[in-house]
Order: sequence, then C-alpha cells, then structure tokens
Amino acid sequence: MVQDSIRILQAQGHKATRPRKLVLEILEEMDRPLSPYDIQEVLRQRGKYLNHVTIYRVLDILCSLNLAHKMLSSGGFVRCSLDMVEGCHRFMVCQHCGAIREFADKELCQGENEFARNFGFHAEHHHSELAGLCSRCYRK
Amino acid sequence: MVQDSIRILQAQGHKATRPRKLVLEILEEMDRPLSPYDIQEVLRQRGKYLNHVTIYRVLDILCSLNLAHKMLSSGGFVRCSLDMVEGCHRFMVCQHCGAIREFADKELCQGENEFARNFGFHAEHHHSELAGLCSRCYRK
DNA sequence: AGAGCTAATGCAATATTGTTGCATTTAGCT
DNA sequence: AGCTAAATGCAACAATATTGCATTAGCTCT
Repeated sequence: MVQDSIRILQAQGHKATRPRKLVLEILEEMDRPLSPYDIQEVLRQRGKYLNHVTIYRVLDILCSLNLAHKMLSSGGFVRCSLDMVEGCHRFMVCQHCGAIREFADKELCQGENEFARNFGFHAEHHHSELAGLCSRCYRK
Repeated sequence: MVQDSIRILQAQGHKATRPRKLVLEILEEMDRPLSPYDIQEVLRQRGKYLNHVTIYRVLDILCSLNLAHKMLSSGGFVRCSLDMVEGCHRFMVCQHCGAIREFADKELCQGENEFARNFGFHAEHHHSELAGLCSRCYRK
C-alpha cells in the first residue's frame, strides 16, 4: 500500500525519499488523524527522526495528490483509503474514540451539486465530515 | 439580526456584553470567514479594541449555540445564516473570492446517515464544504 | 558502480494560532 | 445604588505553521 502511494508520487515527478516512506507508513497504520507533530512523536518512539518541517511538506504533497486528507475538524491527517469518486471525500468521525472512516458516493455529490447549482455555484470538490459514534462506541 | 442572536444568548443564561455584540456585528457584515485575529483587526480599524482571548471565547459560545460556524477549510468563522435543519451545516466556499454560502437539506443528511448506518456508524451532525466557484467568479 | 544535477531535507528563526490562570471589571439582579 | 457571578483583559505560554538557506541524497546518465 505504501508502495502504491510511492509509485504515484514518482509518476508525478516526486522522489521516493525516506521521509515520504516513513510518513506513509505511519499513516498506513493509524485509523485516526495525526497531526504533523503526532507523526514526529510516533517516529521518535521508534528511534527515527524527521524534522517537523519535512513532515509538513510531505503531507502537503500527499494531500495535493489525494493520497492523504486533512481532517478539518481536528486538523489531523489520515491516509486516503479510497480512490473511487473524484473530488468526493466524506468521513465518519467517531466523537468518542476518534476513529475515522472514509466513504464516497456519487449520488450524494450530485445532490449537493444540484443544490449548489440552484445558487449559481459550481462545485468542484466535496469534503464532508459526519460526527457521531462508531459501532463499537455506540454499544456502550 | 444581532439582536436576535443576543436574545438567544440571554435565553441560554449568557450576558449581553459589549464584546459579544461587537463580534456579532462584524460577522453580520462579512460574507467570508474571519479568524479571531481578523476580527480583532477589523475592530482596531474602527478604533475599538478586544483582546483576542475574548474573541476566542465569544466565538466558542456562538459556535456552541450554532449562531456561528467554524469553517473547517480556512479556520475562519462565519455567522450562521440558517436555523432550519438540526445538525446539518453545508457550505459553498468560493475558491476565488472566498465567499461563503450556507445551506441545509434533510435529504442529503438522510442520504449520508443511511450510508453511515451501513457501516454501523450513528451520525449526529453533518458538516460539509463544497469548494468551487460562486456565480460571480464563474462568469470570468 | 560512480559523478553530477536537482529535488528534498534539516536547521534556525520567526509567524500565526490557540490556551490557561488570575486579577479586575461589568451585566443583571435586588 | 449595591451585590454577586459571569465575563473581560492581561501576561505568559503552548501548539501549530511557514520561510530562507546551507547541506544532503535520489535519480539519471554514463
């Protein structure tokens, strides 16, 4: 999976560097959003080091290629777990445990687009966050 | 309009203070998101002063009562221009001029809820931002 | 494999954004 | 007018993010 992302990076003319691999690995393992400093801390615990500026820059690129997303409510980053619907990024955010789950749906986007069009607005991409409880936390 | 918000504040046991009125006035006039420091700057230009901490605290309250919203993409705040659909906050964000337009729609929420339910997720509120071009900017 | 070129990193400094504790002030009540 | 709890301002600090520049390290081409 990290390999896939690396290949996409390279296809876009970016290099396959150690920091990029490390950041991708961390995001891969986590199902909750991590801030750049969180990522730095996780790495530190594993005896590895990256400057936070580097992490910011890696995340910028990943986001620009939709390989990661910045969660708006928390400011943290998650890796993109889909690649299906262009410009449609929807997330369920568990308010209790912080877990993230991404989904996408063309019909929802069309619905939003239609609504927007009525106001003369031309939508290009959608980012939606649903706050609530994941199945695990709901049971309690 | 500011008066309406003030009344809601009071109904919730909050006081009708000068800082709260000032912040509401500024948000009222703007159709784009303002950061707390932006608000402070606008006030300064009018010869008024509020501590930024105060502005943060006012905005916290306004958001908790849904009288304002924090725009996730920019971090800025806008006043709430609706009060129709509980827990449904959708925004068109013009990428060119920064203008914001809020909307809400029960069906969209039901659609998202249904999707979530299939993953065992129980959604409580929705915050969606559509990036694109407003009618004015689209024409260019 | 090694050399060269350019992109990427690390560092230091700084800017921006957000938070906390506490003394002082003020809105709303009697 | 006076009382009291709530709200503000201040100061200090914490967290997050950005910039310029010297150094390093991927990648390409022998």
